Amino acid sequence: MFFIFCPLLNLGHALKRGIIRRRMNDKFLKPYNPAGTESRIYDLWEKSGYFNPDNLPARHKNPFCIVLPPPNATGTLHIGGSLMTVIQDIIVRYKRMVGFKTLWLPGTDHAAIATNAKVEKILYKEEGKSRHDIGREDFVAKVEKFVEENRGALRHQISKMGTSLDWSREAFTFDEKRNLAVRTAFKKMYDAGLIYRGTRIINWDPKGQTTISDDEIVYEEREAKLYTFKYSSDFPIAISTTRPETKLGDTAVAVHPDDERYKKFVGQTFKVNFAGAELQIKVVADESVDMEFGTGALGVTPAHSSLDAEIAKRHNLPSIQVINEYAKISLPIPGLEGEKTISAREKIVDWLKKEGLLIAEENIVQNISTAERTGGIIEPLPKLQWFVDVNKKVSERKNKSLKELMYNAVASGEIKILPERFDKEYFNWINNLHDWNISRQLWYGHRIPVWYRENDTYVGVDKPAGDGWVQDEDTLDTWFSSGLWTFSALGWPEKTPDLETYHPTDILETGYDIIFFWVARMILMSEFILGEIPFRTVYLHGLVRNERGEKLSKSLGDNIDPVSIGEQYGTDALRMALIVGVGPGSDSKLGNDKLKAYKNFANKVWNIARYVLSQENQGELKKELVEEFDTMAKDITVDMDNFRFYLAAEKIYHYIWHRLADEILEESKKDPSLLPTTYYLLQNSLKLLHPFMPFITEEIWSELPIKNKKMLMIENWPFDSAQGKPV
RNA sequence: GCGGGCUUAGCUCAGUUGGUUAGAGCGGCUGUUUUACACACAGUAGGCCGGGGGUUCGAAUCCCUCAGCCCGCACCA
Repeated sequence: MFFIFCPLLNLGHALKRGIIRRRMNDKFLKPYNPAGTESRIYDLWEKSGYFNPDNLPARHKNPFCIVLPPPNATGTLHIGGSLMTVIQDIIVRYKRMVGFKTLWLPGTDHAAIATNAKVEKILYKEEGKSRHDIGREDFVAKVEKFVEENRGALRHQISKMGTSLDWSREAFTFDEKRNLAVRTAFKKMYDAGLIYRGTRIINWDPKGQTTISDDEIVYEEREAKLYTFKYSSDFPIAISTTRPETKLGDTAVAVHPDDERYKKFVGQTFKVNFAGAELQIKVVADESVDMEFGTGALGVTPAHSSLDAEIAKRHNLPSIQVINEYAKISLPIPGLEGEKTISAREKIVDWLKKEGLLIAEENIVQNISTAERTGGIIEPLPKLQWFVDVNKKVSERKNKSLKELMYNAVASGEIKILPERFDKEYFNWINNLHDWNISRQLWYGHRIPVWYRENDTYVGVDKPAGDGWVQDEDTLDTWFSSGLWTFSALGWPEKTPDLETYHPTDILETGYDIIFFWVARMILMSEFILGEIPFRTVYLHGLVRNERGEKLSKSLGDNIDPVSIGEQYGTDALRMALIVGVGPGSDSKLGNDKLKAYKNFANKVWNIARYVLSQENQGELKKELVEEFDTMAKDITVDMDNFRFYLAAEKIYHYIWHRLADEILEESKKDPSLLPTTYYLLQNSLKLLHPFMPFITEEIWSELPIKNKKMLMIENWPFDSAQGKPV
């Protein structure tokens, strides 16, 4: 038997090899076809199970973790989102190859305010109705349906980028577990005295019908008129304002204590009739008044300006609300009640002119506050809301306030922000930080875990026992749940093995535009709730702009769809085009030239493989060429370890094309003794290139004649930076 | 008002801690349709590294200053 089988076996081997070679050559005869390759390769990766760190081979011991900044469930992945996934996938694939037990955890964000706004828009467009027309329950159901549809599409788009995410751990900021995390966090903060309810001047968005935080305000410069006038002919002091309609709620005029012009009036109260409103105006002296501005006297409107509210508090002045939630006059004054602020302003200016009270009218440029999501003009209003106290000292955190905890995490160097210049912006933001308004009058979002019954208030993780408890109507700022993301995604408040293993996470990679919204809030939450940092390094990427350098905006219709670009040029090419030459924090431009260049590069790599694999590959290696490669591999490894992916990508590109292909391969045509070396160099170059161009490298790798071959995605990185030598 | 960034080849941008003749992609020009690749190859032109001053043996790189563009925060009566 043995005697007969042996030659047969050999023949079988030879035949098999011949078949493999012929099949391979067929594939390699045509230019690289990403469309036909990418989904097949992605399936292979998923089936391998290696996206899940639990399935990685034994050498992957030390944990490494990135949580994906969850894209908004409102819509489709935009090009900025794909830049984010590409940078992270590069890091994660590199770390996995190096030998870390690598977890990259995916998720989506319910993005309360954005999703509300989006569905409200759709509802209005399709049915001509507002959310109030259909009611809370129906509206929330509509939003949930919308979100579910979008989440599936998002998952598909994200995986199209080649992302090696562990989908088995996917989380959603508004699923059961995350909702429990939010309620638990709220309760914990409330108990520590960090969350309180109070009436403050808040930013009201009349368009979105909700309060928003200071960070959700976008300032726009607009032309405005500054009016100088007296309330009435018998009032001694003139004041200036751009908003005469708010003056219906004035209760004082504030002057500087050193202002000689007005000293004699300080302490006096005047009764005036201002445009139909009976006002009692007290003259007070306050340091905050700028003597140089306008008349040096400030009409104090405690209900509609936070600065004025502070003055009012110091001088114990009453507050009269003039404007309601619909940005209309709420005072019962004939001719003004129910008027929009702008028309009320015109009427009052007319009245001032008629009465001869208007002293001056000048054009100025003013910063106007608008709501980031809806564009509505912000109306400062007094309202009962929930806040996070950022200045209160927390006993269980060494008597530090949230501000201090946030500040120290970065100032101590425990958290490193890249690029470093964002440190200053971060510190500056903290120094100007006020209490965080976390309640929203939106319907979709985490409901505030507070219940009321008559005069009782209950704050807890679950509804209290007994009848008659009514839950607070408001929902939480979406960034409240986002702030918990690094640990809620890992299973907190449950003490999960994942939480134990992977928190603090290693890198937080996101756009610099949400450093305050999100990065700072995550530090706040993690520092208070867990008493540790949420991540060690923050890597901030910039905006992707179009070829003309303009900011991409969906409304202008020039949004670049990453999936269709991937289909057109290949995802590997898109990844390179997004990453090469783009350092942290700097904006980049994506144009066809760049995409074409890397599509060509993919084809180049393809043809190198085709040529090398058609040649002899057994034999001695040329020592100098191996050493040269090792030097480059070391250089690239140092770049990778120092977050210079943009340089590393360029270096491997340059080596493969202009050194390996143009010089070494050409030389090997004259000197066939180099052929085994070219095979060796190709093999190792594929490893270095894999984090950047995972699809084509894995595809070529699958054709290499290696015994007991592993997938390229878990191959050893060719340089060991810990040992300082080639692997 | 406070803080930050950018200005390098025709275009878009790299240039890591100061160190030989400053790089890439695209574009231009001249060749090559050679059996890995025309999605290619060989070659070539093109830069007082925004202006000025300083430190240094040496500056695109560090310091000062001026100009233009951009961004964040604050003010906004």
